[in-house]
Amino acid sequence: MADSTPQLTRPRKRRRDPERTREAILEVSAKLMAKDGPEALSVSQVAQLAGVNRGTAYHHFQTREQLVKATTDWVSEKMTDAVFGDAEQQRNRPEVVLGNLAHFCVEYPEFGRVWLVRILSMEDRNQDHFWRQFKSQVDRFVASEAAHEGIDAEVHAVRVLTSAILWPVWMRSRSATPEEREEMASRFTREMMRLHLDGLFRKEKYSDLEMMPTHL
Amino acid sequence: MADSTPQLTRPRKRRRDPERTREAILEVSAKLMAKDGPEALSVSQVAQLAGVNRGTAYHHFQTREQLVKATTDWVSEKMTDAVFGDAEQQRNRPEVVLGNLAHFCVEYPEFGRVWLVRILSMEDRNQDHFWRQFKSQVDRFVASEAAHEGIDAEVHAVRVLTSAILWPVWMRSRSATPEEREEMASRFTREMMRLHLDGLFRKEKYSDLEMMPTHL
DNA sequence: ATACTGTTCAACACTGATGTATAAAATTGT
DNA sequence: ACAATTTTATACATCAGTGTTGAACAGTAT
Repeated sequence: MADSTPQLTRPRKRRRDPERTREAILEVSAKLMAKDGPEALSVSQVAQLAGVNRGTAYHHFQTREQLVKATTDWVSEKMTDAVFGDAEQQRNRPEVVLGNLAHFCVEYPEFGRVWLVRILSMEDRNQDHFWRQFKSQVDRFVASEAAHEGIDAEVHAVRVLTSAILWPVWMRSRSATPEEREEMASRFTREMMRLHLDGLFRKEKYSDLEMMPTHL
Repeated sequence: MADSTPQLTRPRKRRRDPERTREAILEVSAKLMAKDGPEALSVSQVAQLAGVNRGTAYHHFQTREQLVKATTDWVSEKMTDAVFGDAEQQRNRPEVVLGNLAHFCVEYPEFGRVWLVRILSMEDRNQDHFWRQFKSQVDRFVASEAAHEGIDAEVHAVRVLTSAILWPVWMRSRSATPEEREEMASRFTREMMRLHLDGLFRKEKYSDLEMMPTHL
């Protein structure tokens, strides 16, 4: 039985370009990892969808595990650049970071999802560049006088990240037009800012809130 | 080469109990699906960890795909019961639902995660029982006079669900003591209620909020 | 021209999983 | 005591993936 790998997607010959090949592989890898999780990733499938020979994939990444690692690292880098890449002085503005994050995740929902799965399964999360940046940004905000007192920074960080990353997945932004994606990002940031400014409850109409569930 | 399945976990003989066996398989299946995703689930591994023969697993679930489906259905049911199972009249209280949800997810983080992965990949989400209940609860709240005007119900629902489900995963509640888990649930609901009541910003100290990022 | 690098192709040994089948044991209900 | 059901134990055919190797081919640079 021949080792086919039948070159479905790119019959047309193309210029040699190792970096591009590498990126093409990584991109497909990220997409598949986002869909089925890192454990389900197969080099064969990646090669096929990327339109390269399986041998080529093994040439760039020695083993399946290394491909997984390379993909997650690559994604984390891209994400950090996109969210914190702009001018240093902007970093303290939470609404800018939120906007960047929402924008990035809507544009590249697979990357956000890969990052999320990775960070959830990491032993030491401080190893991750993006998380360190994000966390310190949140800590700075919580400690500032712009924030209410008593905010639980970790809950806050997890809440913002999970919802920003999964909102585009929920909305299937991948199969939307640029305009629709714009609207998705906009809806998200608008509602988050609204929430952060006013909360949900009209307190005057919802006064009996001391009655909290017993198990809390 | 022998088909081993070497019975690692349960050398001790036990009473026959088909329902229990079925549940044991489903439980392990859910745990593995939460860790590695449904695509990576293997019947062999499930059988091994559940301490039953592979044949038994195939006796209860004809194929791998059916096991995956049975697991997700089972999880969705359990979740609905846990969150909306109490008295009907309580349903309108958002803080009760939030408390139930937080509690359930901290106690059974795998179940929440399985449900989340499933719902994200479903074509028609209204097929899912839990989602229908949750969404209608949110819609009712948003339409009530207890809520601020202009809340985006879908963003709100996705935000609450994703963070409630992934917070315990983040905190690794699975390997915590009951007291620690209690504290995790408590931290989450406390912060969420605080957020829902007051928001994040002290508006008087953060007045220049009209300066939103351009791409929003 | 030549050497180098990236890429393709085919073959191979190996592992681990799926799904099927069948006989035998163990437990339960009647 | 008997029948039905559940569970175990094996075996087998099949498939898909991994990781390796060696030879060939195609652009690129010197």
